[in-house]
Amino acid sequence: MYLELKNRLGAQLKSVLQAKYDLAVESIPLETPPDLKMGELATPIALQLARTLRKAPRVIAQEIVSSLGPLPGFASFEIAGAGYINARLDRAAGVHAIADASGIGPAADGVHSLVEHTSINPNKAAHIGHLRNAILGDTFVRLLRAAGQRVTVQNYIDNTGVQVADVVVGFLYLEGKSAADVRALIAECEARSAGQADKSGAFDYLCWNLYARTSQWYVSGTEEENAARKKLRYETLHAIEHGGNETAEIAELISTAVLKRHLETMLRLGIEYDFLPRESEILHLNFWALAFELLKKTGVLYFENEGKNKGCWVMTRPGADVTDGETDEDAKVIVRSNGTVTYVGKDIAYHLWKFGLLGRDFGYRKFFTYPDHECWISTEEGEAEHPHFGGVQAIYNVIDSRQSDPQANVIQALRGMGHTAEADHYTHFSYEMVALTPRCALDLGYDVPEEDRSRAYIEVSGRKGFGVKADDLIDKLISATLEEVNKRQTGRDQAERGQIAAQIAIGALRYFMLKYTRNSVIAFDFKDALSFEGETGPYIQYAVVRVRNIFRKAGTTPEAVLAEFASIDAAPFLVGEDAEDIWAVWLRAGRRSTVLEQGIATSEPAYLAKHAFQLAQEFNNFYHRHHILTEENAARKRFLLATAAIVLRELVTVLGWLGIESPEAM
RNA sequence: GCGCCCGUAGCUCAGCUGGAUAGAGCGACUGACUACGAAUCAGUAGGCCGGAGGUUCGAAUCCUUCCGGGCGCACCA
Repeated sequence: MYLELKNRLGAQLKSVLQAKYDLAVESIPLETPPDLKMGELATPIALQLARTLRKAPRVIAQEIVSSLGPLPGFASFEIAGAGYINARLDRAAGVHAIADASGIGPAADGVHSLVEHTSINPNKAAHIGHLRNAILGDTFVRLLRAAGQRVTVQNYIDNTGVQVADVVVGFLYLEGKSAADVRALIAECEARSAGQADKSGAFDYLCWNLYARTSQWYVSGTEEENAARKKLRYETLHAIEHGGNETAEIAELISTAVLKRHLETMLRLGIEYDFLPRESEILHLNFWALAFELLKKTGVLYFENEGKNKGCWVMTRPGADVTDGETDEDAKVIVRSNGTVTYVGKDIAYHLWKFGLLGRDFGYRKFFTYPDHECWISTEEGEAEHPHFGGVQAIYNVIDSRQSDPQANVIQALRGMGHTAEADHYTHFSYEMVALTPRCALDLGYDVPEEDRSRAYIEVSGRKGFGVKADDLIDKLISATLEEVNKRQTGRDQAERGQIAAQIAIGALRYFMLKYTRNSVIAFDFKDALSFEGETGPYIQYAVVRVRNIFRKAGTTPEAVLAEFASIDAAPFLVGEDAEDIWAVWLRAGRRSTVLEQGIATSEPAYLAKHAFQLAQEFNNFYHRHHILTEENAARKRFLLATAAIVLRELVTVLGWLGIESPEAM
C-alpha cells in the first residue's frame, strides 16, 4: 500500500514540477516524517529547488501544493518547517487497501537468479560462522522468491582442497586407516547417530577433532619432520586433485559423508539446496581449459615475460593503473609458471558456467531428497534426465568479506571478456565473520592467550578446532527453550512441546543471525544468542501467538473478519488521539513491499528482520491499550479484530521470509 | 606500503538515495498480572554520533586529514 502511494505521489510531484517550472527532476526525495502527527509521507523538494528557482522554500512548497490537486489515497498536503511538504493519507482508504489481500502475491518478474551460499569445506562439522552464511543466504533466497524471481540455490563444495587433504592425511598417517577402514567408520558413525540427538559421535564431529590434530601435527615435530609432513600434505592434495587412487577415494568418502551431515544440520534450520557443484568435476571436466581459451582470445590474460611473474599467465587487477610498456608487477597470476591454474582461474571458469557462457555443463545425479524436491550433485557422467542448472541472469555469492579481492578479480575478468551485463549482475553478497567474545571462549574451555583477553572478539578457527559447532548450538537452544515451554505448556504432550521448542529455538537463532547488518562483526555470546526477550525471534513469535489466542477465544477466524471488513466504514476508528497507535500498526503493515524492495536492492535481510520486530512491537503496544474481546461497540470490535488479523497475516508472511515459523502456542 | 570495512547511550546494534527534537534491545532504577497467558507493557536516567577541517540552506550520513580497531593484499586452496 505504502509503496504504491509513494510512487503515485512521486509521479504527481514530477508532473507538477514539469508543468509549473519546466523542470525535469529525475527522482523526488520522499521520506517518512519523524512523527505521525506530521503525516505519513514528506518531501524536502522545495528546499532543494530554492536555489535554482531563486525563491523562498516555503513559497515554492505553497505553489507546488496548490497545484497538486486531489490525489487518490491522499487526504491533504501541508507545508511545515523550513519548507517541507507533508502528505496525509486517506486513512480509511489506506486501511481497506491493506486489508484487501489482492495484489499482495508476487508478480513474476521473469528474472532467473542463482544464490550460492553455505559452501563449507567438507572436512569438519559446521560452526556458527557457517550458520551466519547459510541463514543470510537462505533468507535472501526467500526474499527474491517473494519478489517473484525464479531462484536456484547452490552450495559449492570444495572437495579437492587442502582442508579435505588435511583430514585425509590424518586418517592415513595419524590413524593408519585404509579406504575400507574409513568406509567402515563412516557406516558405524551413521548407524550410531541415526535418529540420535547427541551428535558427539557423528562423523563430522570426529573430523573436527582430527582436522585440528593434523593441523597441530604439521608444526609439532622437529624442523625436518615438519618439512616432511608438509611434503606429505601436498602429495596428498595432488593425489586427490588427480583422482583415480586410494587417497582420492578416501577424500571422496570423507567429503561426501561430511557434506551429508552439513545438509542435515542446515535442514534443521529449514535450509535446502537445489544443486551441489563440486570442485572435482570442475577439474575433471576441464572447465578451465575452455575458460583459458576464452580468456586468451579476449586478451584478459596475457603471458608475462618480465619481472617476478615471468612465465605466468596474468591479468590486470581491478582499478590498477598500468602504464604501457612497463611490467605490471602487481598483476594477478592466473596460470603459474609450472602450467597449473590458481584458485581464481578455476573460479572464473565456474562463473562463466553460472552465466551459461562456458559452453560445457556438469553431469548430474540425485544426492539428497527433501520433502518436496531433490537436491542434485555434480558428477562426470550423470543421469540422463535432470533439471538444468546454470545459465542464469543474476548471481549472488554469499561469501565472507575476506574474499572480496578474489571476487573482484572474477568480476573484472568477466567484464574484460565483454560480459558487462553479467558483471553488473554479479553480486558479492559479503558479510563479516562471527567471532567469539573472550569470555565465551574461556567458558568453552579454550586456552585464550593473555593478550587476547581484552579484545572485543576472537576469530573462530577450524584449524585450531576453536569455535562453537552448529549442532551443539542448536541443541543448546532447543533444550533451553524446552525448559520454558515445559513451564508454560503443561496441557500439551511431549511431542507437541518438542515441536514448539524447536520452532522457537530456530526462530531465536535465525533472528539472531539476521538482526545485524551484514558488515557488522558478530561477537558471539551464549547470553545474547539464548535470549528470548526484547529484540529476538521469540518476541515476534509471541505476538503471533497472542493474535491466535484472541481469535481462538473470539470464536471467529482472521479470514472471516477480513472478508467482512470490506463493507465496514473504518473512518470513525482512525481519528483522534486514541487512534494514533492503531493507525501506526496498519501503516507499518502496509509497508511490507517497500521494505522488501529495499532489502533486495541493498542485499540486506536485516531490514526485514527489523520490520517484523517493529510491527510486533507496535502490536504489543496496541494489545495493551485496546482490549479487543471486551470491546462493547460491535463495529469497533470488528475493526480491532481486523487490526489483529492484519498483524497476524503480515507477521506470518514476513517471518516466513526470514525462515522463522509461527507457532500455534508458546 | 596499498586496498576494503568499522568507530553512535554503560554494553550490543539501527539510522532509508544528506534533511525537521539522533532511535531500539540489553543492563540500571519506578510501576502494571485472580490474564485477549507478563517470553509483555508503561515510565525515568543515560549521547559535543572517535578528533579536526571542508562542501551545503541543512552533515551521524558526502570530501580531506589524523587517531583507534578489524580484515585483505601469494606462482595457498
